Order: sequence, then structure tokens, then C-alpha cells
Amino acid sequence: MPELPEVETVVRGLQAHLPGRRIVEVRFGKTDFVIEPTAIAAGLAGRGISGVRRFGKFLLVECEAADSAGPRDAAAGAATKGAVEKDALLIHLGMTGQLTVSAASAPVAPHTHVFFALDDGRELRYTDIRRFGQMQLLRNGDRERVLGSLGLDPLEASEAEFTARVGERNARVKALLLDQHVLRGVGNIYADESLWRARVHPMRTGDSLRPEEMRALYRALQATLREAIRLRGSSVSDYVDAEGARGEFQLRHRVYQREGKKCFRCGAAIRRAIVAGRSSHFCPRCQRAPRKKRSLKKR
DNA sequence: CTTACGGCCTGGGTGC
DNA sequence: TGCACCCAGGCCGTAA
Repeated sequence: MPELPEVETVVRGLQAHLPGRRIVEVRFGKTDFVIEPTAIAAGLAGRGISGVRRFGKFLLVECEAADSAGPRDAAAGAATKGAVEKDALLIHLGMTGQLTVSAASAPVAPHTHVFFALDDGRELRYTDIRRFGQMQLLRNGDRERVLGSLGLDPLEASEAEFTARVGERNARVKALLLDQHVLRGVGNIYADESLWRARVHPMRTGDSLRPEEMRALYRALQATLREAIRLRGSSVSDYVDAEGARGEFQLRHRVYQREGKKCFRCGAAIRRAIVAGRSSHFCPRCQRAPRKKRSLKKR
């Protein structure tokens, strides 16, 4: 399940292969998860790739300016196009999406639905068993419209920003961590792992966290994400990086998918419960449940 | 406005 | 061997 660390790992892998390459042709298999596939094919054929970046769980393949096919005066271009946003291909990997670079002659994995032929004889391929992913071409101005409402990147947010976002909300902290409009990039694995690390129960509300708990959660979230990036993400089902290799952070999971197993800190049996509509894994001893029912607002 | 919840998309894994 | 069912994450509609 690609979350921030997995997408970051894929992006870093793609950055080693794609910038400077040119997309020769785009071919599709199934397109029910693609917004305007014909626009993607027409818009990207012949375009050079200038960079790859992550935005939350989204991945952006950025194109060079459309008129860059021939020689041009860079200074003049900058002067006239200064406010123009680069076109970019926006990709969300959903649950089972994979982006890999391979030789065009390499065997095609099942459920591979998009092929970007590159000018060096290789292909960028999009494979997605469930097709819960998403792909669309962002033109000038689309970026703010599509991505503008997303929350802070958890690795860029200061402790004060994090506290302001989470600490004034009455919703369950698990729901807040998962809400992409609060923080962008956190999913079920890293929410559960961070809450365990911070010893905060997922059903606590944001505004019930004491300052030291809020600080612990902020630090736990960043430490967990950084370690997961270092270990190239969690491969619990289909996730692989741009080279097709699995990550290793799943070997460090302390609660996720460990229901019934012993807590690494205290030995109690890890529990699983549905919180915010999601499977949530926690230690019932280390992470104290809120005692009383939450008040339905002040009345 | 905020929060909670159910349904929908798809198909691999599981259990009978 | 087949087959019904569960579940995953994001998003959207609805209700309170």
C-alpha cells in the first residue's frame, strides 16, 4: 500500500532514470482509472521529462515546456513563460499501483495498463491489479485546483503547525492522521505505527492530547516516516520500487497486521479495531483508551 | 461548519 | 474442484 515512504522511494528511483529522457509514445490497456487518456497520449508524446516529484501520496512526472523540441533562447522563454506552470502527469498508486522502468523488450507483468515508451529503448510501465490508482494530465493551473486543498507534508511541517492542525480538532486522532486535507501522505500503516510509537490510542481525539503527547506523536510520525524511507518502504502486498524491488520496513512493523502477537514494548497482545472506518492496530496496555465517551460538542 | 458512517470501485486470498 | 465472501484505501453522499 503505497503511502508517503513508498511513493518517496518510487520517486527517487524514477529520478535516477527519467529526467532528460523523452517520451516517444504512450499506450494504454484498460483506462477506467485514467482521466482523459487521449489527452495524456496526445499531450505527452514527444515531450521531454524534466523531473519527478512527490506531493503527499501523489507522484508528478513533470514535462519540459511544450515548445522545447527545438533550440530556444532560455532567457526569453523564462521571461515570457515565467508564470506558466509546467505540464505534469499526476499519478496516484492507489493500493496496488506500481511504476517501474524496464527494457521495452522485458516481459510485461499482468495488469500492466499504461506504457510510456522512452527515447532510450526503455519503458515506464504502470501496473495496477485493483486499478484503485488514478492518472491524469495536469495543465497550467490544474495543479492548484487538484492539489491545493491537501494538508501539510508531515516531514515539512513544524511541531507548531502539526499541533495547530491536529490539536484543535474533536475527531479521532487516527482519522486526523489519515485525512489528506490535514496531513498529506500518511496512510493506515504509518498512522498505526506512529500512534504505537507515541503511545497514543487511535480513538483519542486530537484536542484531548496533552502537550507532551502531541509532541511525542509529532516526533513519532516523523521518525517512523524517515526510517521507512531509509528502508525503502513497506512491502505488505504488491508494493515495489521503480526497479521492481521490495522494501524492508514491513520487517520493522510493531503493530500493523500483528493482531494477537506480543507488543514489542510490554508483551501485551496487539489488538485490532475499526477506527475511522479503518483497521487499526494498537497495544491495549501501552496505548490507553480514552476513558469516557466523547461529548457531542458542548451543549 | 464538523464528524461519523456506509457504499462503491476491483480482484487476490481464504475458507468451506 | 468451485465459489461465496472478506478486505484493502480513497472518495463521495448522507445524516446528525
